[in-house]
Amino acid sequence: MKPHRELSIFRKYLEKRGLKLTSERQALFDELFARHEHFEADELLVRLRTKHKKISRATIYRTLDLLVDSGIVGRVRIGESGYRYERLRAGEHHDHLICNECGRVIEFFEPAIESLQDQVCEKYGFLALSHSHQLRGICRQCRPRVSSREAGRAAAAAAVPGGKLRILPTA
Amino acid sequence: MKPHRELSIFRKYLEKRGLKLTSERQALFDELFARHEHFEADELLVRLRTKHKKISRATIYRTLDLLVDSGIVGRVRIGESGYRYERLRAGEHHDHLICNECGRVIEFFEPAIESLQDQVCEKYGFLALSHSHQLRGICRQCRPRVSSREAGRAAAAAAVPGGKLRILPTA
DNA sequence: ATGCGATTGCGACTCAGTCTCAACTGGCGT
DNA sequence: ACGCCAGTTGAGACTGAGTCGCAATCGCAT
Ligand SMILES: [Zn+2]
Ligand SMILES: [Zn+2]
Ligand SMILES: [Zn+2]
Ligand SMILES: [Zn+2]
Repeated sequence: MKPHRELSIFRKYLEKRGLKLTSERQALFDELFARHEHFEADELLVRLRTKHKKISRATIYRTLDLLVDSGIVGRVRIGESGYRYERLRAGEHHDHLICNECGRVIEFFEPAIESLQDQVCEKYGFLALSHSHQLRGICRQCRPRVSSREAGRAAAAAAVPGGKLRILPTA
Repeated sequence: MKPHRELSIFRKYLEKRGLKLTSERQALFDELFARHEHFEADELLVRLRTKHKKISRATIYRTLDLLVDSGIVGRVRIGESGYRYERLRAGEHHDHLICNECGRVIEFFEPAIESLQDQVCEKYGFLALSHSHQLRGICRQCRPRVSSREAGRAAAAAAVPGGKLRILPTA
């Protein structure tokens, strides 16, 4: 178990405000960095319950708040309800492609989009502090399956005038 | 009260699937088109309760579902919890700038971003069906107030190396 | 008028997340 | 090593947003 750059950040974060690195917080941190990229709070809870101890839901949320606040973990509105969390690689940023079929989450980063965002903000005199940008649809793996399922009637629907696929806002 | 293009769309939508344009649905539709651009379900409920009748919460949600499904209304994840709804001008699309201070919602549309999105999708073989893109921060009107409040200590924090404002994902 | 599926209001329910509080640490000060 | 006490924890009550089940009603074609 290497010294984890992130762990020292967390430690520092706690120290700076007189908080303690308890065994629960450690356990959560470890579990978090041992696997998944994107997960939800209750998922983490279950995993910690089996392996580690009788940690409570409140503690999960409380600790996650600390991690988010310290910048080590990100909280994202993926999925239809609730949040998902993900560890953040220091200084990196990305947005998400989310498959409606399999739930797969693909991360992307498009510098040109990021800078256009800045331009939009400038135009409106808006000071951006954060943003979320996600596209929902069907991922490469699921496309064959879905399109065969839609077989017949899809052909008619596809012949929409205007050609270009229309993208509507939703989530 | 003009014939509303949208009303006829809704009417058609209902007809097509053997549903009825009840007085509740009418009332909701009217209220919706009489005002606000962005609103939440319970807001609508209250307004309908005072003016119109003893409409139930379930009906609000059910009707809103129909409107969303018919494409007349959009459901967006603005704000920290729950959804917001907004009437959609036929064929138009926009994304959002949301002020953390006053809650104001500014709509924007940047074609270049939209097309870059398409490119990202192509790159990953992803078929986008919808997307949501929102920036949170401080709007023009709130900036003076906020920056004066932050006065002193902000000066130090602003002297971050790297210059460019870092935008982190959140909502 | 009658019939029957669609619709409604109500209230119970779910789900994710928050709060309260008494019991329990962690770790500095001695 | 010992004690203290702010910080922390688990359990469970609670909240808010939205959903569900159902009996009573409604709308409309016959
Ligand atoms: Zn981004
Ligand atoms: Zn991610
Ligand atoms: Zn867009
Ligand atoms: Zn809008």
